[in-house]
Amino acid sequence: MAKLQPVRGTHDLLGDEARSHLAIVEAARDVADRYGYGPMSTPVFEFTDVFQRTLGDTSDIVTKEMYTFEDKGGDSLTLRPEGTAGIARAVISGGLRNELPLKCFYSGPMFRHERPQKGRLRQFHQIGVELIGVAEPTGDVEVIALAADILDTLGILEDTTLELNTLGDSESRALYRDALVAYFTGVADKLSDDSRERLTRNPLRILDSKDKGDREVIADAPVFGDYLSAPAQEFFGAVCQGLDTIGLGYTLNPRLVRGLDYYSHTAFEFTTESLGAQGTVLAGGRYDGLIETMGGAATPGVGWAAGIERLSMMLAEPVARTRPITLIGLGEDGERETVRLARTLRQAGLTIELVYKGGLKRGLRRADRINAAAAVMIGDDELARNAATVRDLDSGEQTDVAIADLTDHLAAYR
RNA sequence: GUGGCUGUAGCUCAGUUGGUUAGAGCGCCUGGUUGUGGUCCAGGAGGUCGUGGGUUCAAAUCCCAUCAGCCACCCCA
Repeated sequence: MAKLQPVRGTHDLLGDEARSHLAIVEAARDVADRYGYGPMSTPVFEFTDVFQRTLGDTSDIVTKEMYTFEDKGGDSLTLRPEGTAGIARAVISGGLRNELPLKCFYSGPMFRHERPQKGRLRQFHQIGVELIGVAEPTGDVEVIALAADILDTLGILEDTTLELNTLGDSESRALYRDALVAYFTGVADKLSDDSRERLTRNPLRILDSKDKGDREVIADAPVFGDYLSAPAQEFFGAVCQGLDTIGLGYTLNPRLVRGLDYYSHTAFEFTTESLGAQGTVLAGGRYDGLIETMGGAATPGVGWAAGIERLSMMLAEPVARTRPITLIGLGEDGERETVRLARTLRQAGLTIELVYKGGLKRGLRRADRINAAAAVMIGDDELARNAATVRDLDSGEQTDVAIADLTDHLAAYR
């Protein structure tokens, strides 16, 4: 702790990076709003139980990635590793069942004690949406469409692939799980160490293994389709059909699995090739069993979350700030006038930068460095005429403008 | 958590087989221009060589540990 450096896997956000994050959140919120998903935020920490009971005792997140600590009262608290559990908790503790369907959009930091890598941090940021109280496949389709529209607004939809799968209902999944365990146990000696471990913890994950030996064994493994109940099949068919209806392309990926236990039925991911090993940019699914697991009345839900850092890395251009107008006051009177004018012009909606010290030359140099569109110069000459010299910094052209007309004149640079 | 690569100025990097005052470009500041930016010219500031230990007459350079970043696995957003 002695060294003055950020904690491993955390990062300071500033400049273009900070601006991009904000822009992503704002763009997403704006689209979500049009879909009727309003803002909601829950605390960054909860009682440990909230996550432990819902994410599943076998998930990596619970077994080794949570930032858990004891507060002064002796309660075990945990920094949220994801957003859904907190919202589900709020539905129960806030009595929100009376207001279903609940449609919410959230954004904020999440914490996981993982080994950092590009696109993988210990404190990272997510945006996400939840649709709670809708059991119909229309809900799944809406939530996926919302995700696609946000990616489209950010200009990165083209760089992603929507992968889709069904995890079925819990009965189907239990049957399939048993079949998988039976099959893989028979060929356990051919499995990788990782996969043998998964056999007891999360057999479905074996299907997603990158190990070459595993791949051969997997090829002959039972397929989920054979175990899917008729209603589960019908549900998934309806989701696919809905996506077809709105013209959203997708790829069926039978090996797409979820790490968190609360998922059922639809699972989807928007993935990309451009981010290296961390190819998942937005992921979600249906979690009909979650709220009941937490002790509430059975309430269906579907949603997704996306990593802002990963989205940000995909943005072609950093989000540029609005080009400002620089005000340069010369001499005591000139400075006083620019201070007064700065406030007036800002209140009129213009982006104004004041030069705090130095003469004309320094002021213009600074204006140039911050990519100002124009410079307004006011010295004794101008004051005597009750005017200002406005210099267009691209063309170098200068105009004499009456101070009273400045707001109108500068509107061209908004 | 496992394995590998890397760590020199704010940024990108150079630094010979260990050898004396550790360099460049960009950026930053000042001046050339008492009221005119970007170009150019001159000058300047800025470095615990990631950190700690060891080997040696001598370490940025070799060894060990540690921290951090990157890559892959794992996992996931």
